[in-house]
Amino acid sequence: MDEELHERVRETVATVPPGKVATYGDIAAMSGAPSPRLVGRILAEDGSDLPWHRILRADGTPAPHLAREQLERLRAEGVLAEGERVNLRTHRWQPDPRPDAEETRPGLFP
DNA sequence: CGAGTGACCCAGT
DNA sequence: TACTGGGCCACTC
Repeated sequence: MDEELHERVRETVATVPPGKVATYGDIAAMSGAPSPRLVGRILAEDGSDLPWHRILRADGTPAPHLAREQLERLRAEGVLAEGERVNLRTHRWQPDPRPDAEETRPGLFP
């Protein structure tokens, strides 16, 4: 049943901790969804009970019609955005953060 | 069964 | 960094 997948996607989204964010692609990969588009569709249909505001596009910008609400909610959790864009390098949630990661290497880390 | 649509993503320019 | 084109999946008409 795809109800299972639907459920798993919701689970994954609910797993993202406050103050952190994830991309649609990440959620898709983690939940096993075939495509990020499906994640967006699921949230659109039934995301009211989930921390949907912690889900952003791959470049750190939220969907246009949600931008205002979303950025406001994130700000309340301590996630500051530069304009319409959130700095994923600092706020992206990684279930398994490796110390070796080159991603957050540069001394730019607050 | 084809065309349009959408809370998307990536590589190229 | 911003724009473009192609690919992607599910749903509707």
